[in-house]
Amino acid sequence: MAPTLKDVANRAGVHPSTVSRVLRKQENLKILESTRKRIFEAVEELNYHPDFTARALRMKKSFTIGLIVPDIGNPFFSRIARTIEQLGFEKGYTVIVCNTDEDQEKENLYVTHLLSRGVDGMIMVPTQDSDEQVRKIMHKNIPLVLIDRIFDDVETNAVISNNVESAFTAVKHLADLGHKKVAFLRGRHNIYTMKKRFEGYIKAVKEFGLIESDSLIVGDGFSFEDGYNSTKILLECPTPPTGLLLTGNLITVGAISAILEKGLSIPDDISVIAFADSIFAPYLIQPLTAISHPLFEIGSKAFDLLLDNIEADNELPSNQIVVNTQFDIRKTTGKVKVI
Amino acid sequence: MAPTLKDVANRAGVHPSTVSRVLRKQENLKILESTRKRIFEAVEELNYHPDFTARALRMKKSFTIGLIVPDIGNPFFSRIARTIEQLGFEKGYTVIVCNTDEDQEKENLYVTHLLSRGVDGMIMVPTQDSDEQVRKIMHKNIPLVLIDRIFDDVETNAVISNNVESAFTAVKHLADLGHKKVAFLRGRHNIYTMKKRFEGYIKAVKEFGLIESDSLIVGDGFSFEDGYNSTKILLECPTPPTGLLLTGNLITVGAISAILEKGLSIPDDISVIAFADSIFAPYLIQPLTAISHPLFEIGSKAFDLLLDNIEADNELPSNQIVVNTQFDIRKTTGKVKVI
DNA sequence: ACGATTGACACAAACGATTGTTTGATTTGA
DNA sequence: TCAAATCAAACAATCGTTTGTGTCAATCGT
Repeated sequence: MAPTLKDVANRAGVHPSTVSRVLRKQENLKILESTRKRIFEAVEELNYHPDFTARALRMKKSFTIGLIVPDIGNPFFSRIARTIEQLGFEKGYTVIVCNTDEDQEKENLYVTHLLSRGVDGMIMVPTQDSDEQVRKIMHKNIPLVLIDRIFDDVETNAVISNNVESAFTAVKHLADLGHKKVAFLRGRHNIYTMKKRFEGYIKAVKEFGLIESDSLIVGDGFSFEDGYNSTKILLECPTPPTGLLLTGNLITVGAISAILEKGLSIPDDISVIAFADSIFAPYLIQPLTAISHPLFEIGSKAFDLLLDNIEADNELPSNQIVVNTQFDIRKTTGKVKVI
Repeated sequence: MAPTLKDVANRAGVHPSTVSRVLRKQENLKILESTRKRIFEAVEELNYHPDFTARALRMKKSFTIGLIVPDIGNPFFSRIARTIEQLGFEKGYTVIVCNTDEDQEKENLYVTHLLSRGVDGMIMVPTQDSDEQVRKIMHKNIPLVLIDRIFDDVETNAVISNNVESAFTAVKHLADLGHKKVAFLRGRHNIYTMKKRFEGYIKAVKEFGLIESDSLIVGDGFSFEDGYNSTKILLECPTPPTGLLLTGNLITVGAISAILEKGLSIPDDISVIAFADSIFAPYLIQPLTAISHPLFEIGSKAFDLLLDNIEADNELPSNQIVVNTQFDIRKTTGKVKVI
């Protein structure tokens, strides 16, 4: 078995509490240099490492944070996760990753589970079918930072993007190219991000006199199939849209797949702008005109916010940070074809 | 504060140990239906949830597994991680994710840290500068499963791919198309995966009479820059290769970037085959001819293997599972140009 | 009818750390 | 010189569970 504090203490001929204090290097602690040395030697010889579980139980601090995301297989989330893990490790925190798959039920399970595990804080991208879990966490007074999605009626720490402007800029770009009929392929419609992007979309549609129609607002999910099916429906219209605004990584791949399958060309037949964060985005069939997120910035701001709250015992006023997306005009958008 | 077993016991008028036994639903345990009911009521009313930390300390079992990968931002690893997390949760295990960034020093830190945290098992993609950590884990008798990379001289559980055949098939495909000069862009050269892929490459080179030259073996890292720089070097040769075998996601993006920057066309000027697992791969500038991994299968086999070992107290003989890659001929490979 | 069995639970000792409080020994101050 | 102050380290409680062992009553067997 692994050596314990007691083993070290025995070997050094002192009491375990003394070993503990020496190892935790408390300030103005009076210990003879000789015993201190004996203790370090014993630690070395036994190759002692403290037991985090015991420490966590006693200190009521686990040095663990929970990260709840819809799907860590999605590059958007995985790259944020990477940053959080990295920064966390530097500060002595370990991160537990959870995938909700956009399922509220799973989110509930994960939250109670993480609470049981005594995490010191949580960073989450909520499913948003309900704000119950977020309230629960806040009620237990454990630090929480939301990413990308927030609730209108509950004040939390968060790192979000400038969704309205991003979508507006994208549609403006299409309008500038002469497009009149631009579709909005949204992910799950009750999600904050989607509401905001839709807000930007509709604002641009009105401002630039584009065609406004419910039939141009399609989709209600983030998967490949959602993108694929929505696009198929759009393309089967008598007069299909000439521009598409895609709101997620998988949706984008699905949409492109449907377009190519139909034998259409991008951007000659149809222009496409996507919210896409894959490193492959610049090298797609046509380099993708895309809105991308500052993923490192999102991850690191979220972590810093969380750490500040953990260290301040969650007494800080809540803070919402907005980061700006980047818009890269590449080759999937072009002038609308004159018929 | 959160209610404890003692609180529940008091409310139900029984001893904590009784509550514990009832909740853990031990078999052939004699408890009056009436007290059982009182206990459940108390649990309900207090909204009691067990403390995992305390349980872990007492039981010496944390229901936690460690997952060490080079970079969870890389789709190959993130999708495997997703599967492992999902299956883990179904079985009551939580996963701690760690990114080594291919840095042996970080790997060392993570391993000792996870050991301190008392994980019940570990799944890792080792950095392979040293087998020290793997030996250490095995010596402590904690279950371990390697993914993708194994050591020649230490027997472990593992899930690996048929690297030799995969690379051989790829090069054969190029040879069939008339290519004589095929370069091998490898990741870190001392990695198992790379050695095996190289083995397949060189076997095909010899078997099909391709040009054999050290100058065609380039690169020693997995990053975008590695792929980019290696490709630049290759393209600046007097007679550059007409075929490229790319051995990683980021390498691939880097290579494509360099090729396009040079104004060359794929596959007219140069053919490309990649080990690539991005969902975007089929939709690249030219749909990418690629070797992809069965990521779900890898993740789930690794998890199952680990779980079996955890449940059998690590007494099982070690087991190495080989999975098969998939080879999709798309549009980045073509007949060699006749000059 | 009386010891032996069993049923239903309580007791108490861990697990491995942290930390407030004591304890002796030594030094200090007047 | 003797009480007071300081040092260096030991003591013991505690965190919230789990689990081997007691205990006391009711039931059983003969």
